[in-house]
Amino acid sequence: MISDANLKRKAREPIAAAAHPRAEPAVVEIGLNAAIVAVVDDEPMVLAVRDEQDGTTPTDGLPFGPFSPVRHRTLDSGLRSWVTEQTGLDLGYVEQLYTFGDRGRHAEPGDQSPHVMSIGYLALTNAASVREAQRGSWRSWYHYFPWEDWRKGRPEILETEIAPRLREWASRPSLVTTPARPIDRGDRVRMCFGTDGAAWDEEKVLERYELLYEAGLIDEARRDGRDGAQSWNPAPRLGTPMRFDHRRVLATAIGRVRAKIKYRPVIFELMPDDFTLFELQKTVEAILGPHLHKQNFRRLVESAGLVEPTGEVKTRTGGRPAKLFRFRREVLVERPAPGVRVKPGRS
Amino acid sequence: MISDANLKRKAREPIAAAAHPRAEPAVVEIGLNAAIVAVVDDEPMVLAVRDEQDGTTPTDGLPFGPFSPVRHRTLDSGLRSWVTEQTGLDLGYVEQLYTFGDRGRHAEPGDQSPHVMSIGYLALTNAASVREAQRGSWRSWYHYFPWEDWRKGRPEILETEIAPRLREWASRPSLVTTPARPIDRGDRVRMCFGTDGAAWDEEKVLERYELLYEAGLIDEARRDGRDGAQSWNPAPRLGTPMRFDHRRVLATAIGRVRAKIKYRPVIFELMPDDFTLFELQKTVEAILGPHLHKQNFRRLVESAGLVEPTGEVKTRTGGRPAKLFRFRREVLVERPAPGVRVKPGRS
DNA sequence: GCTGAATATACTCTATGCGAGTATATTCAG
DNA sequence: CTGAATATACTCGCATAGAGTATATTCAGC
Repeated sequence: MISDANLKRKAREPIAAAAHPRAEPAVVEIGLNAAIVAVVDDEPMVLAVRDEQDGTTPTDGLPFGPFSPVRHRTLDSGLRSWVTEQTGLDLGYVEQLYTFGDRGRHAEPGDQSPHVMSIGYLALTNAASVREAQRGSWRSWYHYFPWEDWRKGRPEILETEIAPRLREWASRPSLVTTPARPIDRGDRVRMCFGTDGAAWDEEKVLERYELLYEAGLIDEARRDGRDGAQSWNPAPRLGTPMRFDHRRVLATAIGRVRAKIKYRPVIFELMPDDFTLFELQKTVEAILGPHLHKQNFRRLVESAGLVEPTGEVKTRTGGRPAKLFRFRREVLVERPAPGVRVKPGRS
Repeated sequence: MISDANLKRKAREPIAAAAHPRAEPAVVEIGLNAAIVAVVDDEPMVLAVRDEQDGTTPTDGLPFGPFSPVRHRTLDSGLRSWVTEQTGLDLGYVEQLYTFGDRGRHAEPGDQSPHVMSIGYLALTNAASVREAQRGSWRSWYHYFPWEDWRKGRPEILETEIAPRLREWASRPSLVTTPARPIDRGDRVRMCFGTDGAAWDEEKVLERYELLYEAGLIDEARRDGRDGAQSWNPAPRLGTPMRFDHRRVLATAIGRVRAKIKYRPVIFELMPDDFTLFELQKTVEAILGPHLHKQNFRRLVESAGLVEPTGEVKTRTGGRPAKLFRFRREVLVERPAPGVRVKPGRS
């Protein structure tokens, strides 16, 4: 054990932090984007708005707007007001994801526009509020990320379109030598896409998107004029592209939801007040992908104290009526990290 | 299963997102802060810089500086260059934590200064680089968060200073009614501080700090002129305060490290190349707190394939020489979420 | 050199959790 | 009334984690 005083002696001299250079007044604009997620009829949906700009083909985007510290008290409230303004939706659960620098700032050549950074947010709503949204359209998130859709087994697009092109990309040497210990391109492909028998990690949504972007296989990469964007292998459009870096925000959102439902009871933000256990399971599966073992899922959820029966049942389910449950808020106080601790299964 | 086309019909009309109002050119300054963490002699340390401003008592702060899009290519590189400039340290592992709005902007009355948002970063280095830092001083992070120090059991300060004041705070009605489902103040205290037999979650560092801030028990809250900052119960200084919102960034950092070592092999960023298993365990314990079962820790780490023996041994350990190990980078490719999956134990 | 203290490391035992399968109850459609 | 479909209860077996015991090897001090 070493005392602080001891260690401080090692440091040469304390710095006058106040002496940090005056900022060149950085004109930075802050964009707030929200990936608003709901599960409707077992389909994970995200709220998209259309860009009907002058003559060009319309592009999907997330609800977004600049953050204005004079109009908005906090980042969160700024986001909420933008979303309400653009979609008529009142957000409930909201969570900050990540702040992205403006990767695409060279998009329009010779532009004098301010630098834009975007703060990505995740919002969750239940299916009921889907029809509250007056503008914008809900689309399955697998439209933007078809390779993430494992509900019918490993998606074909991986073998037919992605894997061969990534193999080619991996075989070419990396020009960048930035990181101290560069990871082999082939290893990165294996890690992200679970090729060569490696496991597929459903949480690595962002890593996969960024890899595809680096490899120039994503429309946005070509648009941004990335070096990687090549002619060596004209790729088809992989998923529907989005404006700016909105697809990256969405990728982050999907990865976060998939991770988070396992240790926080956020899944219930996507459910109505009362629901059957099977409905709950279907919702989890919509988010995570593969099928879960029904009996074990029940045991898991009930024994974890995540739900309590309402006493009612739901009939006309096609078979025996199902008990209705509701979320038990008390778990939040009882257990440190309550969540649907499922592991993605095979069958 | 519902098709997108179906759902789109529900939405009234697609929005012309391009029509989002022109931004009032928001003059926002972006501050980058880094919580740089190292473990030295089993003590978790953070690199602090001193504010030697005009006459006032110096205050600790994190290395930081404004982000300038003209000088810095990316947020990361901006952070690295600020840290190098202020401390002489070359960062290795760096990870973005969170972007905070400027909560403290009302601190100086009548100020015309630009609004400042801060992007918090976590950086990890090993003990060797501690003496590379030419300026700034390393201090135990428990200086700033004494209530997080459970290495000698439940810290006294919880019972003597914190719990009684929080009880009083919880008994007073909340004025704010912002969230749709407000959580009872008493419940929040229980969740955060594990009172009334509830479990202590070592990852909830930020939640605890924010609660103390709300309750006006944190120096920074008084400085920022929070409503909660009261005279009703003059509290002693709880931990060493920091400039701006740096302590909040540090709280986020501590929480993140504690969570992350369990599912990502980031602990090795804090280790030298070669180390004994006991040294590894001590480092984990420095981060997490309570003691781990030695034999099980070995089994865990070895069977998870996180390390491999170097073939060498370390003598003069006070007993039988210990085998030296190194991090097995291959796990990154082999397993989806490799980490030291320890659960905080009792004894 | 011998002895004891301290540490490293191997092995065992047991409860629990979780994946997977089987059996039974209850409804609806036809 | 019958079969199909769903809901729900129960069982089995393996893998893992927690906890304890035993043994190996060194160093400090005599």
